[in-house]
Amino acid sequence: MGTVTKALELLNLFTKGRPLIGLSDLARLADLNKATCYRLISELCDFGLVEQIGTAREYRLGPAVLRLSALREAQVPTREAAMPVLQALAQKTGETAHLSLLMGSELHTLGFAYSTGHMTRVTMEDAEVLPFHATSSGLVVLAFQPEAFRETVLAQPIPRLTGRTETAPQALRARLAEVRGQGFAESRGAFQAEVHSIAVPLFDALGRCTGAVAVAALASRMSEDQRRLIRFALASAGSEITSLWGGTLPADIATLWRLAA
Amino acid sequence: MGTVTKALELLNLFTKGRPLIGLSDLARLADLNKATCYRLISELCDFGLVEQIGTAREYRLGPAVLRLSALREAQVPTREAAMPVLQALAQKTGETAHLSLLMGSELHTLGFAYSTGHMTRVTMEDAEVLPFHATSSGLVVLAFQPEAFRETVLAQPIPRLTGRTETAPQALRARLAEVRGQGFAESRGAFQAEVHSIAVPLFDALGRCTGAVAVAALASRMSEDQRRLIRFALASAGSEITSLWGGTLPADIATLWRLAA
DNA sequence: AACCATCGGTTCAAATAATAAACCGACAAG
DNA sequence: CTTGTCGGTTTATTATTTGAACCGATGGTT
Repeated sequence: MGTVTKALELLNLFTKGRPLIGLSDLARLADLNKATCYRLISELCDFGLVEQIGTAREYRLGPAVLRLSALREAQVPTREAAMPVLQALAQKTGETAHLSLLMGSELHTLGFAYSTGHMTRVTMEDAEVLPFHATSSGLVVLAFQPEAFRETVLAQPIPRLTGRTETAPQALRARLAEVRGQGFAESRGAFQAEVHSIAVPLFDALGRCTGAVAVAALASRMSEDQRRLIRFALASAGSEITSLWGGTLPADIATLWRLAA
Repeated sequence: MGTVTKALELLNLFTKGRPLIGLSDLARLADLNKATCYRLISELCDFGLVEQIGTAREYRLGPAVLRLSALREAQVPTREAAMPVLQALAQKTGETAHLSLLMGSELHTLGFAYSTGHMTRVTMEDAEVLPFHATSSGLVVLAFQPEAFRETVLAQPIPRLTGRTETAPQALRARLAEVRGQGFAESRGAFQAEVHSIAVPLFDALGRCTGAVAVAALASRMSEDQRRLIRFALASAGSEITSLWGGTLPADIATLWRLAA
């Protein structure tokens, strides 16, 4: 593994739940020698991707990420373009809408929007990792990846997250084939027990699936009528975001979505 | 220089004006061997910090920067916290307000707000580099850096950008001392000929100056009254942002700003 | 106070990973 | 058909990275 990759993996150790990390912890978490870790994190620090704060000298993500993000959004307004669609989707369905993007080999939440319609709602966090096998977004993105990628994911440990999580690779393969045939995916409490969600895939200019948009609702509110409404709204949001991104919807998906409507 | 730093410097080559770069260009710009450059950019690509697009296989900043930025803002809402203050500042002064942050050894624009008061305005770009010697933000940030940093900057080539750009290191040193004595800095057409601007420093929790907030106006509108108004609004915005960031205003600055008001 | 563990950071010989130059096939212009 | 460029690959050589031991500082325990 290259030195650069090792350094970048240090960045992945910073999460919502663990925003500050000391040098020794960092070395342990990354399974690196302390000296190595120190050199790497120092270089990240010099660049501003991480910064060191306080008396405990802990590290956290630095301001340079903001600058890079501003540049990226100026060129490719991925998040900015999708957010209004997401908000409209949340409003139309009365539930929580969220957007996720495939980054490397992980699916990350990039943004979400709440509805003002109900007192209870599914809450989300930005920048969290979504498991491929247990979320509607994960399933739908995985379903539309090249087979090699699918098998790599299925070859990894598949944790049971709730009583309704499917963990058998063979069953998941069948599930993914079904998703490809439908043009959307559904999760019924496989990630969090009370949450049902439906997701549709998003595509880039080369027709590759690079993310998903989903609606997550409390299980108790997910009637058959509501399901239909959500699927319809999702199909429309999915084509809109794909088009805003300059992507192209594969012809078969467009057909599937038209039929569903 | 470490391998990681070399890789990260590749990221700095992507700018507003040059968002897409091919492998050979990248190697030339970074002054790296093509093979070296390929390895480095590939690792950045694998991580998602950079992505490769189109038929020409050019590279651009990738989606991972969005995720990191979302994490950072969740922990330290630098930009998000400052933007409302910036908007109020633009409204109050009738001119363009902007925020810049010291990242590594460069000062970058992090955000800006326009006033709706005039038909003409100073326009800004996100994520652009501000020269230390020719902008009010640059001068004020440089003035409050440790001497070693100041001298490093002054030792570098100092380009003349307009007819009114001061380029003599000795004169700049005197200018910086004056800025320290005033608690704010002013640029009269030293960056762009028709633009006058005034800036105040921002401080972190350890009392280090990490950025600046500035108001940029067309020279023709910069009367003595307007100057006073802007200085007053800036002092208030400066303390507000510093405090929102959890920073502490050095006592002497607080005094200077009180006197000016 | 003495002890012990841990912290962030440093040192230096030994091991490993990065590098430069040459090369590849593909493409485009002349 | 030559010439130059592109993105990408290969290889022996070289320089960087690495690991273990070591610092002084800090803070809790006996």
